Amino acid sequence: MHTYEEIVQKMASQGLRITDQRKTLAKLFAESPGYLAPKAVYEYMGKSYTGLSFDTVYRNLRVMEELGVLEQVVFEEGVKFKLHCREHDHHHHMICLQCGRTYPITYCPMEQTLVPDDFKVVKHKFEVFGYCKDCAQDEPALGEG
Amino acid sequence: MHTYEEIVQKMASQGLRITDQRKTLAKLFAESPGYLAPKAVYEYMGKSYTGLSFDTVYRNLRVMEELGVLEQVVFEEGVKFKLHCREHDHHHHMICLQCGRTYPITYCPMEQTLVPDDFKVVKHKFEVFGYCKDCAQDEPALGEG
DNA sequence: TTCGCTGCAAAATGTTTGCATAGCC
DNA sequence: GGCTATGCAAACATTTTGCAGCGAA
Repeated sequence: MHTYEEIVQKMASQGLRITDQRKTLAKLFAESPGYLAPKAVYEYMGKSYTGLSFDTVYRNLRVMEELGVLEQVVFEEGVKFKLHCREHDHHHHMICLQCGRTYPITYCPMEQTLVPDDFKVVKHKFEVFGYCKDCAQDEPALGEG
Repeated sequence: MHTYEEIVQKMASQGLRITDQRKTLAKLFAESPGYLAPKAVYEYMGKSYTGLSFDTVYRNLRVMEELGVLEQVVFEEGVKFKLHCREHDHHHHMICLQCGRTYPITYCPMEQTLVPDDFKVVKHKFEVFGYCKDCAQDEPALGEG
């Protein structure tokens, strides 16, 4: 688990300056269990900074992604960010459609998948979407496709 | 397998008018084995139509998607379209990174995935990316990730 | 003091919409 | 001929870039 301090330290060790904004970003992602859209990050940050600009948020998200602090995932609704998985073992995720929280799945379907010899596998994606314990209560019978 | 005729017929049966452009679209997707980006479709269409506009291509792609003729998938590089899978059985895909061609995977990882009782699964995504037989030859040692 | 970070503005990109006209049925 | 589809232009959303000034180290 990345703590606030670890994130700040990682940024500092790479020569980045630790501004108030980046502190807030570090804190936000350290405390957020799931994926955050850039807009959500911007709105959260906006509470603390009046003159905040969207582009700086973008810039910092990208910088943090390049540092390996954050990871970016493309959803149907757009791009989102979360703390980079600390687990080094290959794994997948269950993702809550409500809160964006993720849970690891250790099982990898590639073990069972029959791939023809003439298909050269480069990567794969396995994601399970649904509602986590907390959110399932709020969304009693949400049908979705 | 959707043929050109089936696509045209489906559009006509829904009250859509069969214009030259839509005929060309139907033919393009009937003959294309894999995913096509809107831009690729536009460029292909542009060969035949001088005054072609991007928005009409978009509109028609969306109309065809709403009809169930096409399906839309979000990739990292953006949105792409292909013929809607005719197979009714639940399945997944191997997708060639070069030509976009897809191959069905009948195995579904959800069978093996341990999901906690308190997580309400809504949907899942399983995709294998790589190079198909034809493209693997052209891309001898493409490291990616 | 230095050099990176920020906000502003504008550009680049991808997608959608309104409207008059052309064209399918 | 009626009504839909098209092209044009412009709106819109998202992301990137240039630049002058502020601020962390």
